[in-house]
Amino acid sequence: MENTEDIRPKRREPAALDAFDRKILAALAADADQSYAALGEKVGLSPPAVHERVRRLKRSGVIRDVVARLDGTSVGKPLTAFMHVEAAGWGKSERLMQIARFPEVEEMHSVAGDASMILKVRMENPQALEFLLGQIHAVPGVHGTKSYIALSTYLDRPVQADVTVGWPAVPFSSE
Amino acid sequence: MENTEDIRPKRREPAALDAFDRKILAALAADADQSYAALGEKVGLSPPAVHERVRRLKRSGVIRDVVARLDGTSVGKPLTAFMHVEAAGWGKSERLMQIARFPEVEEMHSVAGDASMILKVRMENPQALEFLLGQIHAVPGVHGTKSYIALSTYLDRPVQADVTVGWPAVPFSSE
DNA sequence: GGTGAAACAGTCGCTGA
DNA sequence: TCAGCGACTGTTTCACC
Repeated sequence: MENTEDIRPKRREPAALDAFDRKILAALAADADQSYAALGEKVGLSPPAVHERVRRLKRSGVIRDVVARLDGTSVGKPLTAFMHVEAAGWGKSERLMQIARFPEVEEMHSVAGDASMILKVRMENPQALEFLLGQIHAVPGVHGTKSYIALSTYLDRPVQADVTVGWPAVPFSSE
Repeated sequence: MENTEDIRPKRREPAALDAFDRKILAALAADADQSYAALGEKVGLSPPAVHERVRRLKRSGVIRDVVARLDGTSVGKPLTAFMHVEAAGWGKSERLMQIARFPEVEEMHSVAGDASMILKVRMENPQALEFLLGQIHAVPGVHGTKSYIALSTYLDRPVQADVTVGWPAVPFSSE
């Protein structure tokens, strides 16, 4: 059965989710500004039942957080770019991690492929990009960078909770 | 809460935001599960005043939406990747846009640089990636792809609303 | 933009399946 | 054990200063 000592807010195992959970997750990922009554109607559950499930999903870490997504241009950051960073040996150095402190940096992933790290950045203008590149090149071990400036964004949505029936197809052996 | 129906959901001008607006945006981008009373205390405004501003910010499109961010692993998608697509001429074809219909595809940007399009995808396993690659290569005009599989994600946060004074003045202060 | 009050939704304990 | 019901509590939201 389930382990009930989930005091720690983060749990990164694939959770056991039934069809109700997946419907709730899909609805909240699309719009978190919904009342439990509205959610309940959509998924076929009473408001308190939905509330209890959402509470569980948050506590177990399936729902990481609920956030307002802002329009980059409106907040003065019309320029989005992906930056590939090539570093010696392996990418994760404490020094490189300091780059994450810039509010312009939204994502930072170590990757397999001919780059050590991929960053997603959003900023005001090319000058800000130039400055950030300077900061990154100043990190010991960094060989080079490649920047890809976004011209148009055709899709930008959060993680989708698929509500297909047979899911999850294969790999979970949990309970 | 209520989801205000947007008559024109997209408006992409830089909005005129004062210090209160920026504080509210920063707070909501970090955690949208706050009462207007709590927000008001943080920014120094009464609950109704905050409510009115949030309403305005949503209606004007500064706040695109409010969503629950899900943990990829928990919903059965532990594999994140960035895909660069090289296409003939220019990347945006109706056929390529169909790729966005897969729930695995979360972002899709046309870019400047030696790629036509960058996709952020999240999926169950390498087989799903292989399938998606097949779909993309089947699109007329696509020359090739390069995939970068994320090994670790060190940072993943929404657009930040900078609350520095005099914003947006000089890009950065030194570190 | 602040204040107070009405309307509403979120929350808790209980009952029944 | 878990979903539904109903009462209480807190938040949202409106009219007015």
